Amino acid sequence: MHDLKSLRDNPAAFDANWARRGLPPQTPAILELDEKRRKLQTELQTAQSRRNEASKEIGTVKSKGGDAGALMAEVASLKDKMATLEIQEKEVADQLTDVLSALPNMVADDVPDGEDENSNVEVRIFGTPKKSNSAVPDHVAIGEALGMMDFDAAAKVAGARFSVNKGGIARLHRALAQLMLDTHTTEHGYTEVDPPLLVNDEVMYGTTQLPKFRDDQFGTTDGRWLIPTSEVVLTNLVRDEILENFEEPIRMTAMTPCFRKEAGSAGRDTRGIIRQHQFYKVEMVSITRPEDSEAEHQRMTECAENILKKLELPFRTIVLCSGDMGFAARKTYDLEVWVPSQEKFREISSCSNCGDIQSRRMKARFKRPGAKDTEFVHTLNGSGLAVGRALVAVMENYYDPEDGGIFVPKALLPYMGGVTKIVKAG
RNA sequence: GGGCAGGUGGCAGAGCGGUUGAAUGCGCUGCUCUCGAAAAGCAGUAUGGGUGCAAGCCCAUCGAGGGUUCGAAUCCCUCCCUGCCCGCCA
Repeated sequence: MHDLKSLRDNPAAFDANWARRGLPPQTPAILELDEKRRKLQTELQTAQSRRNEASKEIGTVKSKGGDAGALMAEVASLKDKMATLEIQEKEVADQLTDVLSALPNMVADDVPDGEDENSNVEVRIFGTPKKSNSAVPDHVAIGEALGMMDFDAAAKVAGARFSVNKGGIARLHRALAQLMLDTHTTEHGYTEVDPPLLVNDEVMYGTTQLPKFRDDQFGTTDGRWLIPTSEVVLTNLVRDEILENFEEPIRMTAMTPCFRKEAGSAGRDTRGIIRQHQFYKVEMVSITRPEDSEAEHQRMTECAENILKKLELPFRTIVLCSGDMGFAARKTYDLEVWVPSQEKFREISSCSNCGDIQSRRMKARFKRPGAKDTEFVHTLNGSGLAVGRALVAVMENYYDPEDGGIFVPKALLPYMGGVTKIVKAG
């Protein structure tokens, strides 16, 4: 949702910003609806006011035993008028809401312009991608050779875009999640949360999955949704709140499965576990005051980077251009890890500052000491990290061509129960 | 799943058809008193929206959505949620 008041004051700025995402001017239609709505509302409120007044008079007259017939007739005619106005007002208001909730967030000033991923800008790079004389097998080949990844079994029980990991690889996956959670909670100041994985419509609307991205979501037969990321739940924990004494950012992290239909991704990344209907992700969410969100965004991105540094995986950080950013984001940093089999950097984390677009939808506010009015908080979210993709990166970057095994990264040793290398059983 | 009891302001808790956006208490803010503090007294203290230069005025909101009525926090219907008991089950 967008701030109608400031849109009224400066429609040109809104259109100019949306143009950076390639959208045609939106404000003429919005302002027309807005004006129409306010006119109807004022008219309706005038009628309601008179109705309230007349009803009070009727009460007074009746209590004195007088005849309130004329007043009652007046109210009766007002009611007809009000019923019509109410319907019209609701219709226009709904249209306005539909238009506004389908429009993406304002792009931050320092985001580079561009149409697609080709205009994204590398901010920094860590480590050196391993050069190999012979091609490194991909994680599927490695996992299947070890007998620890079984995609046929996954297809049998669930279908395409699912996986079955076993033994050392399953443990490696769990160890990665453990490292991430422990790092965020003990070193980065995040509070661990164990949230519901099924949520209602309002929550999905709050973080902008609804109404626009309904087709990407798995719904349940009783009207709930499987979360596509724990950002949805964590962020909505402050919905409908007015925070008092709110100074320091609220920081939360969670490790949850995520469910996505990948409706628009047919044919992309069909091999392996890069893109599946179900995957685990450690998420970071921060709630801040408006003036703190920029710094928090940098901080959060560094928290995600720290995990890759601990794992000693080569990666780069890029800032997404205006045309490549997600719907809710004002600004987004992606972390891309080196995937040797593809000889490419692939996205493993996305950290976004969503400004107040989610908080407006969620009615998540705070009040400054002594202030009369409430303000909307800012919300940020970032993957810290996608566990499945981290597994791919570890498998391929720590692959030992000598025996087809996988060395365990130093940072994961505490979680592997003495195992230093994953090798084929027996 | 069955039965019972409930959902009111930051909290507790009245109200059960009319002037109640809502008594009272607690909390919080300001003032008075005091050398200061406490106590006491006085005043204020919801959210969203419309309108206006402003002061202000107006509308909506007592879990949500419908309905009855001139008028609903109060009556009726549906749904949601909470507590307790029974049943079932990781």
